[in-house]
Amino acid sequence: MNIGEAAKRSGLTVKTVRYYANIGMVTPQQDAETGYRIYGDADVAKLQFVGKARKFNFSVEECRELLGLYEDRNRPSREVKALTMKKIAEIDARLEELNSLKAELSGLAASCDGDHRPDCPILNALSGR
Amino acid sequence: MNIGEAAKRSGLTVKTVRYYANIGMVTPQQDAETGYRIYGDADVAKLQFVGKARKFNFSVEECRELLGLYEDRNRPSREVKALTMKKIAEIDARLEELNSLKAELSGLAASCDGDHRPDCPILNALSGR
DNA sequence: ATAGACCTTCCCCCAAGGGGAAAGTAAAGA
DNA sequence: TCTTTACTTTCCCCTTGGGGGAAGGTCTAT
Repeated sequence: MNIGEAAKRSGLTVKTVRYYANIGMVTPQQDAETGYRIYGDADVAKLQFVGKARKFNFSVEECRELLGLYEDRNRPSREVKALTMKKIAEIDARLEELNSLKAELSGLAASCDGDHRPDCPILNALSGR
Repeated sequence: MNIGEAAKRSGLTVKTVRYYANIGMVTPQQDAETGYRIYGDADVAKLQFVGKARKFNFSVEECRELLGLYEDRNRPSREVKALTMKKIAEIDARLEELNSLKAELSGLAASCDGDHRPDCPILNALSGR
């Protein structure tokens, strides 16, 4: 099938599918005459796999790694789990960051009247007073 | 003072300070002969202001807006508070996203033995089985 | 005079594609 | 068969917020 059909079946955009071909992540066959990319069912499966992994916040490079593990029928599940735990740890770190950020901003917002008057504790805080 | 000193006092890198000058956010005077940028105390204060706002997750464009409000001695505090609340809402949305992501990943990780055997529920989930 | 520490502009780089131009190809209707 | 339309290709610039580094000018101290 052509790239458009592969994109539709995998739920990705044509641009994205082409990008994955360019970076060597999902490399379809190519028609020597026309240059058209030719996708098979296995390629579509890989595209779907990568699409889901991306939604799980894995970077493109991590997807490449996961794809390698996915295709290696003998890899220990330990390796996949390790990658997943690392990703969870990253998410945790980001959650903490955002939570403390939110707390600070909420504190500032609560102290600001938010009316027509110019006095504003938020700006005061930002300007170091 | 020169850009190096302004960077040191504001806690930013020289690259960053130059970048802010280029995009017209904090525009110092400039020596006509040498081209050296000349920063005053007010410029340093603005740089510090922007640096803090950036740490609070405000985008460069939002910083520009905040800086405008900061310099307008008659703006109502309402405007500043609105920007802050919007930022808090954004953080909330991101928090929710990350939390549900974490829940899904944790579920997958928990179901994976993570041993030497190749069977892996994480990969199974990613491949849609 | 010359070394070393500054400063300038200029250009390429990151992630993960998006937008769109110019040109070739395929499929379907008149 | 011709033409229109849909699809595909490569190519290049754009995004955020700067970082890295080259080539060259300036300033200060010895």
